[in-house]
Amino acid sequence: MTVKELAKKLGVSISTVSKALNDSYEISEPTKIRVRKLAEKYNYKPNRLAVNLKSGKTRTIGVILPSILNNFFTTVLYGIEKVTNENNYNIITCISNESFEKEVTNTEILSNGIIDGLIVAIAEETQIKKDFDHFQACIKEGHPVVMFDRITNEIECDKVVVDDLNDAYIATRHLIGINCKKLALVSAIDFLGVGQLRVKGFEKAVEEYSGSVDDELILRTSLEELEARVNTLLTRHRPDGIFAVDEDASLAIQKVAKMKGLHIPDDIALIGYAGEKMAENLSPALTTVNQNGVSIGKSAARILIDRLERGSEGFVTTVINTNIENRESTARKKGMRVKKI
Amino acid sequence: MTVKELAKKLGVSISTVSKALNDSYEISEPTKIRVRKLAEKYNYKPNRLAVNLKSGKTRTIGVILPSILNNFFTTVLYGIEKVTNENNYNIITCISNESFEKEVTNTEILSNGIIDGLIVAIAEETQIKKDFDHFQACIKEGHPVVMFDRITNEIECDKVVVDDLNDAYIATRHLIGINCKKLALVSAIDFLGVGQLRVKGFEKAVEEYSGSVDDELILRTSLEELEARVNTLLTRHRPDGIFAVDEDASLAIQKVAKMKGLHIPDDIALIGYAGEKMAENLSPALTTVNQNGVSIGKSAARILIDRLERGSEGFVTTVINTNIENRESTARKKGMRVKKI
DNA sequence: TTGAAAGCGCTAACAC
DNA sequence: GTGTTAGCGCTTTCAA
Repeated sequence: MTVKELAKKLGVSISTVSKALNDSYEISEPTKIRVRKLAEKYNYKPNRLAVNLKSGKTRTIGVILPSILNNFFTTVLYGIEKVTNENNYNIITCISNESFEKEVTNTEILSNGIIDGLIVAIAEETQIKKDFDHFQACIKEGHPVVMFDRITNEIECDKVVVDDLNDAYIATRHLIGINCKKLALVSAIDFLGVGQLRVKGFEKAVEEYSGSVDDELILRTSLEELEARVNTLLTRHRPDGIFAVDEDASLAIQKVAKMKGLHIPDDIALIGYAGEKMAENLSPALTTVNQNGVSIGKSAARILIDRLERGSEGFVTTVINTNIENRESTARKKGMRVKKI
Repeated sequence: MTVKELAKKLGVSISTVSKALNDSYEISEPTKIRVRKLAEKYNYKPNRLAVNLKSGKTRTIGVILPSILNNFFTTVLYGIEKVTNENNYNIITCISNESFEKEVTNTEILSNGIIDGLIVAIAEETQIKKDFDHFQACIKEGHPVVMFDRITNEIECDKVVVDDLNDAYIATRHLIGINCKKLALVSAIDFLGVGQLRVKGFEKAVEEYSGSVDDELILRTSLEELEARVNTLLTRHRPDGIFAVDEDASLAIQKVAKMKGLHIPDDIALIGYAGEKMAENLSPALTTVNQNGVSIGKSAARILIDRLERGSEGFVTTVINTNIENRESTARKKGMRVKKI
């Protein structure tokens, strides 16, 4: 069913139909009713493509995620979807799979008429490569970009982040607060900006506390070597408080500690990043830095839609609040003393 | 940059440019080169919307998921994305959030020119309501639909499922095989077709084993009452083998058992549905029915693309193999005897 | 080998 | 109040 066919059936012109359906003041009430009735009858829905082509807008927002098998990004996506949906936007989701190549392709395809704007967390490979031309091109073509979590300072655009350095600082202070003396950090994401920031926050807290930082207690590793190296760390240095910078690290530490008969939190207190559902159901339940992915997503979507509709001037970087979810992995018995090493 | 502008700059006609870019045999090599060079220079990319409007195809597949905060659907989405990406299709993802209303809106919006076909798992509310007209309309408009997991027999289309009844049967047999005598089932998804099938499979196995089924040992509950009712179940009936039909049920059982000091697997063996990462990291690690979401997604996408490109005749229902991932929650010590009740 | 023109489905400025 | 027409960016038939 098209406007044309409708017009033919009604014996009126195409534009009359179009205007009637769009409730134009130019059309008489009786005609409007006649038109609407027939449209209803044939379940007419305007072809979005044509509307978009005509208007130059698509009411569609592109979302490029590095991974979908990752609780954090899924949660952000949920937030994005919530807000876009409320505002009558659609989202078109692409997965870069941490690949530069795919990110570029996705950005190019999307920006060629399909989307009004883009929400993106930069792929791992791109962050290493430091090549952001595709985003610049997208912006130049008139499609605003909002970056979240994995951002770069090389592109001027709106950004939504958490204060990773400060969060890590607070998390580490949390460990100090429960009487941890020998603090370690484990990271399986040191190639990411956010990973590096978290290390910095950790170092800051440790520096403040003990006057110096022992590099031996900072473990940066690949996923493949993660468990083995955590094992070495626990064996050789036996920290009594660990900050895990990503979910895999958190899980590996719990696993290895269990294998080695080390008790969490009494022998080792643990605070880490992880999906909330996962954290709650581990035993011991994991104290986490809750990144509030839903808020990040909602915020990113709101900012983009605002810019799309009101064309705000000047770019903003929004910092989303995080909080520490206190669970068993840092719940030391009161007055407890750390096991002698 | 448009064909028009390119044509102007080159002093040739629009159609020449279009043909040159599409490598038409009608155009001379020198002209092609000239055109391509300029296109390259201005980084020309054809407007997708216009191409789509013209061709009537969009190379975009709509995906409607009931939820994104659900490991299973995310995993399926991953599989879909993988295949669509390999075949140069885009996906546009919508979340119905288990709402009939939203599912209808999403389907309508998508089917109005934006997509070539649709992959969908039916929302909870829709399954209860049994109103599937929107899918029928979508198909009638020429957009094939592939359903997965949450399907209905009322719509003729391709389907991708697992054999829930049989899986549940096998899972229950697994419990029987490790010497469980008093079998219970917990479901927080009894409003879903898949949930009901799993109950049937359980009943079949129990019936075979003991000649009758005790309804008291089949717990169908809402999420809100889940923990409380699991508690009652364990207190009143003390089953020694439980089949959990969804992740929430699995987690609740572990939690309550822990609270009550019941040992898994020695006091109660547990087999359930859950995300693999979650299952691995629980303690005890959870034996699961692995639904192989990635395969489901891949299969659904392949079937849809096939139909789109080759227009296959007759609808198929593909059954994806599942397997039981044996973990600690059913790993009873050999020769162990069930604790007296 | 190249170009003019129609048309995908829609909207809107401008006539009537 | 209604209709004519141009045009969004592209492809493609047909004519030159």
